[in-house]
This record gives sequence, structure tokens and C-alpha cells, in this order.
Amino acid sequence: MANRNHHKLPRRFYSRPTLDVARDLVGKFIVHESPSGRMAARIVEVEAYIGRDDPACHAARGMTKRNEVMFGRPGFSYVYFIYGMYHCLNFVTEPEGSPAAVLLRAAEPVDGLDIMAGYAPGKPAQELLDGPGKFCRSFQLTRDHNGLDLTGTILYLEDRKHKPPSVAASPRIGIREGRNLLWRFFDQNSNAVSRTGPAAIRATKPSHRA
DNA sequence: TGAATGATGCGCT
DNA sequence: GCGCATCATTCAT
Repeated sequence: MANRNHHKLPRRFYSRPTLDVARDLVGKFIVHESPSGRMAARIVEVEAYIGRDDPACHAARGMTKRNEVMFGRPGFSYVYFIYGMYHCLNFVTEPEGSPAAVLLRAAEPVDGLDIMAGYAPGKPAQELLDGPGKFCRSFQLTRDHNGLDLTGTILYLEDRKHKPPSVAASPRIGIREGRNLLWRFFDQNSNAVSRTGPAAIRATKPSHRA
């Protein structure tokens, strides 16, 4: 870390109650030192998935080969493949043995826009990472990045000197069960939150028209 | 402006 | 086989 105003999040950040971690992650920065270069983005939207009692959590039906990292130590990545063409990135939380994670849903590009897949001159930057599938595609993350140590040097998160975001909560998006829980957290002032979801949620995104 | 749908592959029952 | 923590496109209003 060359910049002394950038502080990599330590393992103890992740080893806490998942809702606390999720809320605190809004406004943090994620960095990927990829083979094609360094990318960085500011997190603006996440969702919490907590344990065996959360029907929407992949761990609800026990440990499998796919979700085993959720049961492991906090501060590791959980990346899974979905809908035949997308990947989703999660951050494992809670002490070992408590399966839980935070899904990264959207972020604002900060560095390395030119090497993000899907980048096109003239395309609004806020549309590069505004969804969990789009984030992984642009940030060039696949199942190969499952189980990475987030306190390492390839994929990690940082706290930076930055104005604290105004965080709001809402139901999670794209799930069938567990919609009563307000476990989605997002930056109310960001125009890079994901588009999918009920009109009430989308309305949090400022309209283009006056 | 919003609802419906097809693409596409894999994990799990 | 079915369903999925998605997205871009098409169609209806």
C-alpha cells in the first residue's frame, strides 16, 4: 500500500456480526491486482446472507463443495457461478464454523477503468459495476478467485479517507424467501446502485429527468 | 415505465 | 430435471 491514507481491512473487520460488516462495507474500497492491471472501486451496495436459518443463504441446507468457504475463516472470498453466465462475489464473515457472507452488488469505478471488461468509451462509468454479475465481469473475477484471502495481495478491501456515505436498508433482491428482512444496504447518494428490483427500491436512484 | 422472457451451465434433489 | 443471490432485450400499457 503506497498511500498511507489507504488501510487494508484486517481479518477482525470480517470476524463480526454480518449485518455490522455489511453496513460498514458501504463506502469501503475494493482492489483487484489482476494480470492485466490494477482495478479499484468504491462499494455502494451489498447484501447479508446469514447462516442456516436464513432461507436465502446458500448455507441454509448445510455444507457442500460449493459453499464450503462460507463455513471457514472470515476474510475470504466466496465466488459462485449462476444463471449459466454470471459470477457473484461475497466476503465471508463471522468466526469459523458460522456460515455467513456479504454479497457485493454494486460499486463505483475508481481506478483501472480502461482494463475493466465491458469498458467502452462514452459509456457512463457508473454502469460498469452496477450489479453483482456485471461487477464480476468487469472486475474480471471468476470461480478461480473463490477462497482467496482478502487480507492478501490479489483481492483486498481498503478503508480510505472519504466522506462517510448515507446508508439505507431494504429487502434483498432476486430471492424468493426472506424478502421480509432488510438486509440490503446501499449508499443513498450513489447513482451506481443496481437496477433490478421493485420500483420502490429503484426509486432510490435519482431520476434522469427533473 | 414496467412486466415478461430468453440465454446458458451447473449444483443439488 | 429443476431452479437459480442476473442481465439485456422485447413487448405491453
